[in-house]
Amino acid sequence: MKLDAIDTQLLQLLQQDSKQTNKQLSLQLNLSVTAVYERIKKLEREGIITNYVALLNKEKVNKGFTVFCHIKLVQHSQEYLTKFENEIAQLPEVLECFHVSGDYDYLLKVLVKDIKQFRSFMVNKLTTLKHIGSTQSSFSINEVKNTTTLPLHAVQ
Amino acid sequence: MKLDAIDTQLLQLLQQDSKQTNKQLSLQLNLSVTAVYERIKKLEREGIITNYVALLNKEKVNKGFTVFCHIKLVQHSQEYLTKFENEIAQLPEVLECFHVSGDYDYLLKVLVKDIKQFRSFMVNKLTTLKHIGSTQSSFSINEVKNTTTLPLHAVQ
DNA sequence: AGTGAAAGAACGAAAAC
DNA sequence: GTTTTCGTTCTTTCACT
Repeated sequence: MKLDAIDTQLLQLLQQDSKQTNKQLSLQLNLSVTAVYERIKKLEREGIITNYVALLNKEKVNKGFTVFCHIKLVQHSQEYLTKFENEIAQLPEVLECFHVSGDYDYLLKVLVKDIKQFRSFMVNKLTTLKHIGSTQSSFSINEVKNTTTLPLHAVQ
Repeated sequence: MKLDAIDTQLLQLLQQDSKQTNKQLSLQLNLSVTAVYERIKKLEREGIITNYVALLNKEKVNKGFTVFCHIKLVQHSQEYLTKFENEIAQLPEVLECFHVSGDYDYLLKVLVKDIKQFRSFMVNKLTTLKHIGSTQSSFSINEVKNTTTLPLHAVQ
């Protein structure tokens, strides 16, 4: 689907605040409420907007400790990879898991309360997974930027 | 603020789908609509819910190529760090940036269309920043898991 | 593609229990 | 905590350009 300048602007607005009413959006976009409504419905139908979510303050729900885990597997057969991936996806502490190029196979973003809970996560969950070769963890010292807003300039 | 079991369940529901009506939420929580309304307002007032956003399909807006950049600075004075952090935060391609422990100083998550656009990002934006020592980039081969839902079990 | 009008649904606040 | 009520606002559909 081809997105025009208005779609792009609309997506930008919804990525920042999805609780705006169609009326508020219509004023910012210089469109009628119905036109905004139809564009949003189309973006949802096309699967460009996948869902609407509430974002929470990590610290206030006791998940203020972010750890990045680099993981190497002992073997790289299809079977090992998919088994590992299925098990990792089950763990609620793991918010992100990417199979990546480079020295390590996987990069995980793990959220826990503190270093004590991280130790517990490592010992009881991560290292109990089979096929793990080595892991290397980096702790977040400072969160400089963390957004869900995709850059939408020059979308073709 | 102390979260009870109902708050936790409510947050879990809103993290998955924030477009549910209070009526729908009330049925799942076995509460009245008013009680749901009051709880949500309180969670917003307390800053536990920070905002509501639309999530997009990366591929469909031409940002399907995820790269993780590990960055080392040449110096680590307060001045260098804050300058670098301010400049990085301006770049729309950088969705996440964490100052981390370990071999590298910063870990960035960068979203672009393809490797060609990544090269352009590197050459024109990242390496033009002063104070950068070395960078090492890993490309995402497969996205195993990527959620914004914080784990809320055993919140104290 | 766009608009305005109108019905139906949900919100938001207040009442009383 | 609950239900009920009521005015307001938003969503959604429809007829039309």
